[in-house]
Amino acid sequence: MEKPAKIADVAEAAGVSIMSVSRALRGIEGVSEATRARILAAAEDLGYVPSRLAGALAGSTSTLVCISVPTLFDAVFAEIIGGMRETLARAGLETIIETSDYDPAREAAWVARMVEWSPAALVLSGVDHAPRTVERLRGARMPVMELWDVAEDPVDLNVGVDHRDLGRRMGAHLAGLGYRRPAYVGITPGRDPRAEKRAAGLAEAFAEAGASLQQARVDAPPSFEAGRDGAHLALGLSPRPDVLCFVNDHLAFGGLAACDAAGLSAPEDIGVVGFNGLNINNVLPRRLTTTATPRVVMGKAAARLLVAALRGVRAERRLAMPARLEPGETTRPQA
Amino acid sequence: MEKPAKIADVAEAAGVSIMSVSRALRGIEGVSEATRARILAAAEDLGYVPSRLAGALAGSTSTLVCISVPTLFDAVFAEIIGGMRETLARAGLETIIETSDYDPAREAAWVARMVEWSPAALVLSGVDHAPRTVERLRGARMPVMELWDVAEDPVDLNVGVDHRDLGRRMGAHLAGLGYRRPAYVGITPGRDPRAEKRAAGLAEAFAEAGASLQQARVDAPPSFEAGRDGAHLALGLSPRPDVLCFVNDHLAFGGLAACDAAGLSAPEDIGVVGFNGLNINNVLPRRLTTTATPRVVMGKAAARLLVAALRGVRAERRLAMPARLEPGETTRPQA
DNA sequence: GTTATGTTTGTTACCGGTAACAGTCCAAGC
DNA sequence: GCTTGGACTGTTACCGGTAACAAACATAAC
Repeated sequence: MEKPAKIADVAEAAGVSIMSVSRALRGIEGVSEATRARILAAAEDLGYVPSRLAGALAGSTSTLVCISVPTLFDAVFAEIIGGMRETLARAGLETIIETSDYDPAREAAWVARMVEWSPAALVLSGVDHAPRTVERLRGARMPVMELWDVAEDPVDLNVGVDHRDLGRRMGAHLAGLGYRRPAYVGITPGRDPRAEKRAAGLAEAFAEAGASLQQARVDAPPSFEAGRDGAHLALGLSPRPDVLCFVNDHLAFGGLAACDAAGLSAPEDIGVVGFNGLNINNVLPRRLTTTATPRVVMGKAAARLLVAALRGVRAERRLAMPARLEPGETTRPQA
Repeated sequence: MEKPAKIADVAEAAGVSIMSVSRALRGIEGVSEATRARILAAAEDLGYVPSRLAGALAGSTSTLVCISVPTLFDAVFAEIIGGMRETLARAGLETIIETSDYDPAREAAWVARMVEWSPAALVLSGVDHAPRTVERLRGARMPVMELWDVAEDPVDLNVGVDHRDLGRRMGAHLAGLGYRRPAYVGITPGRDPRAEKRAAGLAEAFAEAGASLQQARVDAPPSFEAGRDGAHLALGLSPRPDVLCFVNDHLAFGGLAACDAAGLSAPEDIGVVGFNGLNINNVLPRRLTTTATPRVVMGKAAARLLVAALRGVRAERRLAMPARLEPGETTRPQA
């Protein structure tokens, strides 16, 4: 097994200097057509594979964008990533993805590891990080993007939606419909900061209407099953809730199933609400009342800002994306 | 903004040579406790961040495992990745994920890009790759894992389930129940090779029972909506199918909704079948007839084999995982 | 024919580490 | 006192590229 060809081997084979090979392969001008052709042929012939490690080290030009998301099981993050990827790929950037499982400590460890690769940029989900992480990020020599949530004082770049406002608007809408015994159904507090903000917004809006928000929490990852279990818990609360606000549409669907099983149908017997407008909603016989958040567009916008920042282009650094309330058929005006 | 500290700065600050710093930071023995402590303090003090680029280049020791999956929207791949990650992380390996969107050309381009990073290993989904890709992989100097499907002649390592066999078993089961006008509902042929294998298995088994498998194809990514649209197509076939076999449980759920909307309920009026035992099944009022594939376990097993291969440990290189047929309540014996 | 100018090519000095091979130092053994 | 050997620490030569500058060459202008 012979050793892989390096740039010097190509240079020798083509009868030129190493620098000419480097230039020819990178498409940098300053190499005559004839020489370039000879070099390309030699490289092809030797099966030459350039080493990015060496390239990045010498040129201090990284093409690595590191992205941290809480989980890949939530379509929200898959969509955001999908939106970013295309734009980033077009700019010649690789993406490396980590899942933190909603654990700030894991996120912190990841940041520490990633900076060792001298990436072009870091992308984190949300704006709530461990203090150590924030400190490290502020000292980082690369653009940092906080995505999906908005902050008063972001580390650097920030694109997201205002989850608290979303919760408040949903709460106001429901209160307006006449619901007065609302319950929030979510997972263990502290796991998902965005969810907590939506819950806080809901509570605020209902409080203004003179109603208090009960809570049912399941200690599990967000899932259909968690929605089912959470609904069971919520239905056992007293007073029995007249509307269940699930952390997202997946839980809402699980909850809907649980309500059905308990002989309660929405919207007749109970209101059911989700968040994030997930696509299961498109096939349900009755559309969930939910919110629409532009995840793919958000990803694209974030990627655009990031690329601009990397190119040193002067551009906005913060972007609050619009989100819509989508009244569905699982809630209705109360008597 | 001063330049980031490098190993030489730490060495100077601690009053030792560069090599001692290198050794101390990597925990290699041969450094006295006193010196090590002094070095660690100096490194901490300077906020020293080692460069992996330089380290990997000099030491030719990569910790990067590159993983390609078709999509992150299918929980199947999120679960496989989840299973692998933990084991890989414990072995000190980073993972970098790419989505090929079921496109062999994108996969090929990805392989070409990734080898430039001299990764520790490559992981691909499935065993059907572009010829160029296979060629490059066979010539690669690192372990290559093909995951989720099984091959007669894998490139290197291989862990997966036999999708054709799964299709055949499902077909035999349905034929045994008395279904004779089966239809397969999937996405555009050629996009998902595993799905095609399941379809082929179904067709075979039904052929043995003297029935022929009709097909309904939707040109869209696999999703709830595709299932709904596919079901509409399938219900328009003649003869009208007595059982719809969806490419996976998500499409099956979309199809179930479409059947309901058309006034057909399963299993009374029509049989509905999925694949892959996705977790939506856990909250449905009637469980889908489906198959259970051990994705998380598969990911773990794959990671284990990979780590063994990287350590040069002699271990098996191929593993066919067991898969179970799970009869549900959306099919029943036919008159 | 000579000088100015631009294009192509080569040289040298790193980028920030690690492997392999010396030294150096000191206590133990003869 | 003079080896001997082990525990530390340092030196040198890379790993595989790129940036910056210098040289060679050709063409155009005077």
